Amino acid sequence: MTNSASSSTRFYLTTPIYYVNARPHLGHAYSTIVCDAIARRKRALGIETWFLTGTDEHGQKIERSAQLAGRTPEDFAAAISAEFRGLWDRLGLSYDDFIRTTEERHQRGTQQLFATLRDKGFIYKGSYTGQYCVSDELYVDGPPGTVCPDCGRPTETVSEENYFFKLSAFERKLLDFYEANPGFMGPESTRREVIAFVRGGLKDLSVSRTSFSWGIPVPGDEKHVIYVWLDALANYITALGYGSDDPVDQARFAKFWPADMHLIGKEISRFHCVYWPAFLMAAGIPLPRSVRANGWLLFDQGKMSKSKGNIVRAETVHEVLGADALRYFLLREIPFGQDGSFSFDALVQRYNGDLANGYGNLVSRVVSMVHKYFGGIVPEAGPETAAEAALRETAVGAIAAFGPAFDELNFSEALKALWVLVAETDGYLTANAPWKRPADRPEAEHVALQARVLATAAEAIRIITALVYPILPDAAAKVWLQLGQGEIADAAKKSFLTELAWGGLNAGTKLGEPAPLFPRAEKDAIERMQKIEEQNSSSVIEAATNGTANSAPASASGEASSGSASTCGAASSGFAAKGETATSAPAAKTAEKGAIVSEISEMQTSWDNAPVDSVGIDAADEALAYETVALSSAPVPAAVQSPAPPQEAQITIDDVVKVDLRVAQILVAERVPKADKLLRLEVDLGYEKRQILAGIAQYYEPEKLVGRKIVIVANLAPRKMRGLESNGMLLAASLEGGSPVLAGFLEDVPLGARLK
RNA sequence: GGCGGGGUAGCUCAGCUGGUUAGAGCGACGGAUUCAUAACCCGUAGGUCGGCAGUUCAAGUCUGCCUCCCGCCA
Repeated sequence: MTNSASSSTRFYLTTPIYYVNARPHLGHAYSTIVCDAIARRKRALGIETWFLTGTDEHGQKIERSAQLAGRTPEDFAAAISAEFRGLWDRLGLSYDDFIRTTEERHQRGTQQLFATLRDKGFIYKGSYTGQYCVSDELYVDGPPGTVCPDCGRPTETVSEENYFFKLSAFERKLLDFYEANPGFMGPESTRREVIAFVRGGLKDLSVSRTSFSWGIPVPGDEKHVIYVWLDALANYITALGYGSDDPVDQARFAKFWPADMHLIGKEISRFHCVYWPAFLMAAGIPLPRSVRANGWLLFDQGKMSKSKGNIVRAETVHEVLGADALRYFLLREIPFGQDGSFSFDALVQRYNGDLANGYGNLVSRVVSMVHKYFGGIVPEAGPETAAEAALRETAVGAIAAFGPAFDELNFSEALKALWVLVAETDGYLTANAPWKRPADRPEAEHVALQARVLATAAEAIRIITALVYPILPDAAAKVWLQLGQGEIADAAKKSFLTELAWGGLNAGTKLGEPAPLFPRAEKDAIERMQKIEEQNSSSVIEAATNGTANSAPASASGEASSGSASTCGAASSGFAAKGETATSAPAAKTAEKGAIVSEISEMQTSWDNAPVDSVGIDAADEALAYETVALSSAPVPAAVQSPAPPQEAQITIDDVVKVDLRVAQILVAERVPKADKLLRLEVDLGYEKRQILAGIAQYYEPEKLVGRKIVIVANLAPRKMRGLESNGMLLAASLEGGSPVLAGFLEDVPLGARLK
C-alpha cells in the first residue's frame, strides 16, 4: 500500500471533502470513521500523522440551493459545513485539519495550481458548443435535445469559452504510472476500472465555467471560475500549505506531501486516479502514494417506513448505542472496499454479540473477579501451565495477525482475528472456573489458580484493548483505566502499539472500578433508533411543507437528493436503500455517473438502487432535508439555525387527498398574446391532454419547456384567463422575488402518476 | 452492446495454485454453569456450493454455455 520509506515515519491521509448540498449521513460518517481509525493506529505506532477532512463548497448547485433557501452561498455553505464539522466533533473524530474550499488559503492555493498548470502550458483556452446539464454541471455529448445521462433532465445548449486542461497528453504517462505503481489504487476492481477508462482514451478536460460565479476565479480572467473538481481536488495540497508564503505552511507541505492515502468513495475513483494525478504531473508535484476506494453503504430498511424516509444519520446510532458501536459495526461488518448494508437489526446484533456479550462482558467478569478475590490488585500469575501457554500463543497470534490486516484496510479480518482472542479468553476462564473450588482442591492451590487465571485473563484483555483502541477509542479508554493503565490517549502518544507484547500487565497493579462498557441493547433499541430517524425526517417534512418551500423544485429536489455527495470526496460511500429492484428505478440508473462527473452525491446514487416505491419519497425527503437546514432549525447544531418559515394552519390527511397532484408532460408551450406573464401549456397526463395557463413567462422560455415533466394540480376548478381556459395549475417553488422553479422528478415517472 | 466483479448454511461471509465426511461468526435448538451485561462454556443443526454440460482418478475450486445481481465504459 504505502511504499516509500518516509511513510514509515509520517503519514498523511485524507477523507473525501464533503459536498455541502446535503446534511451529513451515515455514508459520510463511514469514510471519516475509517480514516479516524487509521489515523489513531498510525499515531499509536509512533508515526507522525496528519489527518485531513473538510467540505467542498463551490459550484452552481450550491449557488442554486442557497438561492432556493433564500440565503447567500456563503451562509448556506457555512451552515452545512458546520454541521459536518460538528458531527465529526461529536463523534470524537481526531482530524488534524478541516478544510473548507471557501477558505482563503484554499482559494489562493487553487489559483496557484491553476496558474502553474497554465504557465506550464497544460491549460489552454478553447470554446465549447454543445449540451450541458446545469444540474450536474456536466457536458453531455449529443445533439440538442439530448437528456442528461445522469439525471435524465433536458440539457441546455451552451456555447462558451472555457479553459481546458490537456488531459489527453497524460494517457500514456498515467498508464505507465499505474503499471509502475501497482499499489497506487485499490481495491482491485477500482484499479481495473480506472485503467480501462484511461485505455479508452482521454479527452481534454474543461476546467473553468462562466455560467455562474460561485467558485474560485481563474487568476487573471475573473469571468471564469475554476471547475469544481479541480477546485475540490486541490484541497489535499492547499490544506497542507501549498501556495502559501508562510514558512510554517511550506514546511508542513514539504513534510507531509505526497499524501500516503486518499480514502474515497468508489464513485469518485476516476477523479482521484486519473484527473488528480494528471493535474499533479502537469504541475510537477509528486503524486499521492495511494488512493483507496470504499464501497457503498446500502440501507436495508426499506420496510421501515416508506413515508418517512430512510435516511440514517450517524447521530442516531451515536445517541442510542454510542460512537464506538457505530465504528465497530462499520469496520467489522463491511469488508472494506465492498458494498455493505446497514440495518439497525444487524447493528444491534453485532453490538450485542461482539461488544456487549463478548468484549464488554469479558472485561466485566475479569475485573470483578480481581476485585472480589484480590481486592482489585493484579495478582502474581506464577508459573505458566499449558492453558496459559495456549492463551498466550493465541494472543501473540492475534497481535501478529491484527496489524497487517488492519494496515491493509482489512479491518473486518483484523477484528475477527482479535475476537478469536476474546472468545478464547472467555473459554479459558470457564474452563478454569476460578470462582469454584472443588472439594478436593486445597485452599492454597485454589488461590494460586485464581491468581494465575485472572492475571492471565487480564493480560489478554490488555492486549485486546490496546489493539482495538483505534477502532473503539472510547471503550478502550475505559478499559485501560479499569486495568490500572491510566489514560490510553497518553499511552498512544507514547507509541504504545510499537512495543505491544504479552506480559505487560504487572502484578500489583491496582485496577480501577468495573463499569459497564457496552450495556446490552434491549429490543427497544431498534425502535428507538427508528423513532429518532422518523422524528427527524418528519420534522423535516413538516418544516418544509409548511413553509414556502413546499413543492421541491425540480432542480432542487434533484440536487438535494443527489447532492449529498461530496465532491471530491464525495462520497464516501453510497448510502442506499437496498434494492431488490435496482432495475425498477431506471431513470436514476445513470445518476451514479453524475457523482463521478461532477458533484452528484452518493445519496443520489444510492437511491438508484432503492426499491421503486420508496425512491421518490426518499429522494424528496432528502431534498427537503437540506432545505430545512437552511430554512428552519434543524434539530442539531445551533450554528445552522435560522428563522423558521411562517407556519400555516395544520391540515389532516383528508385535506391532502383532496388535492389531485399528477405528473404531466408539456407538449406545447407558448406565450399568451398581450400577457407578459402567462404561458399557455398543453400537457399530457397520459389519460388525457389538457390546457393550462401558468404565470411563468418571465422566467421560462417556452421552447425549453417542451418535453419537460412537471407536477400539476389536476382537479383544480377550471378558470378563464385572457379568454383561455386553464384546467389545472402547475407546481413550482416560489422564490424570493417571485421567481418560480418548476417541480419535477429525478427519476423517470409515467405520465399521470399521482403524487400522494 | 463491450469489459470487470459476483451468485456457498436463515443472516454476514471464509474457502490459496482442483484432492479425505464444504467451513466461521451470528441466529435457532439442546445441555452445562453462575465469576460476568439472562452474559460465558459445550454440543446439534444435513447448504443440489445459481443452472446445465464438459476436462480430470478427483471440481464451490478449471473450461464452455445459460441465468440473475452489481459496477465501469459506450
